[in-house]
Amino acid sequence: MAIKYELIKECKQTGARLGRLHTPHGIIETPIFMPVGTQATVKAMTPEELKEMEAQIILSNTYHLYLRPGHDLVKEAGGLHKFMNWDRPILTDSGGFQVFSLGELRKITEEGVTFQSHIDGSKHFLSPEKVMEIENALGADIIMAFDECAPYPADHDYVKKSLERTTRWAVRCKDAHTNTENQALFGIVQGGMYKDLREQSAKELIALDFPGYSIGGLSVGEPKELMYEVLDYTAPLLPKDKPRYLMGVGSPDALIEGVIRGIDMFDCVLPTRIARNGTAMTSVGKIVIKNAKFTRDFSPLDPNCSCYCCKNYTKAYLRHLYKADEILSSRLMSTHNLHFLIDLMKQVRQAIMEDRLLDFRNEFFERYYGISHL
RNA sequence: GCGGCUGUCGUCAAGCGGUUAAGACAAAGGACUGUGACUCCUUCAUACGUGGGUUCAAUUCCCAUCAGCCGCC
Repeated sequence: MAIKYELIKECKQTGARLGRLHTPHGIIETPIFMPVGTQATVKAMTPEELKEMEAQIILSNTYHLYLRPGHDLVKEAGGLHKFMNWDRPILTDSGGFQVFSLGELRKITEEGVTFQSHIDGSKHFLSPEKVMEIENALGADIIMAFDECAPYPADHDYVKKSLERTTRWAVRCKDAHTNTENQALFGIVQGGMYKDLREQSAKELIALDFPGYSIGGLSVGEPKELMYEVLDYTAPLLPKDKPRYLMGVGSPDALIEGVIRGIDMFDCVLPTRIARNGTAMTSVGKIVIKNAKFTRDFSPLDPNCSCYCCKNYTKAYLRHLYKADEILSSRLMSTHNLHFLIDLMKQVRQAIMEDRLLDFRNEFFERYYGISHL
């Protein structure tokens, strides 16, 4: 087996899980936030910088690397770890989400997905077998099954057909995935916002005995309360001895709420994307650095932060960099936001250890959102 | 001093008889959740150098004046 999940303890206040995930490239402490590096790079960050902020695992993307530079080339380079100079664990997403976000450019059939490259318009075909070939070539520690992420809203009938196809694709992925010693294949639970469908999807996938499970099809535009409701009844369906990964979630509140509902892993482009667009997450809430009120603010982004950005630079300087369209703006803001979420999860783990995650949540929400959220 | 050209939002700049006076940049605010994203959205000239005149109507035509630029002495 490529990975092994070790449940250390459950928070007495919330039931949140504290654990360790053993992978071929090291141990990950869970719950964890995974920075996203779609194109074999976490945008604007070097691996050394990611290590300095204590990133333990990063995510990359099958769809993008298949189109460019091509999985054969990555394999020729010695695999994704070597290619991008990252020796810690990597998870690759399957391209299922791109099928969803590509919209007009794709056509889904039982066999797979025909789509046009967003880069040059060329036609391609991805099937579960092809995706496994690509992910095997890339060589990540954890690889995702090829799924369909249903849109929101979607009617019951469509979501049911979609999830059943995702299950059939999961079977095909499992059959096609041979490198089980070095790469753990995760199944993806779908089912939209329907309880019976989430139950059906979870049941079908658990029967296939994957080393880990993720919950997909959330954070696709539905209200947060609805997402929490889906998590409330979906997470408990999953095996306790396997890691649970909520895909695409990264706002501080959703991370905490997810952990409370039993999630172990998260990934999201949010911290790096909003960083590049000038927004920082801080211990006292969001900051839009371009706002005029920061023109002469010579204090750090977050007074309670120990990241490289906060230790060395002021809001006034960061605002200047952003407005001047300087590359360093993206680098420093990304450094901070990633550090912020990684550190948030560290605090969450500590709170679970001490059986006070609910207290931590309430304190955090009050500081970050200025509301009790009780 | 004499010719010529130009004066429209902080900047550049369309419009040349009846327009809600384009657009771009800047500025101000917002969004972003398995990255098609240094992207996207919103707001931003009762005002067209100034004063007269012609006209039903003038940023658009005429005169004067001021300012800038380019020539020539």
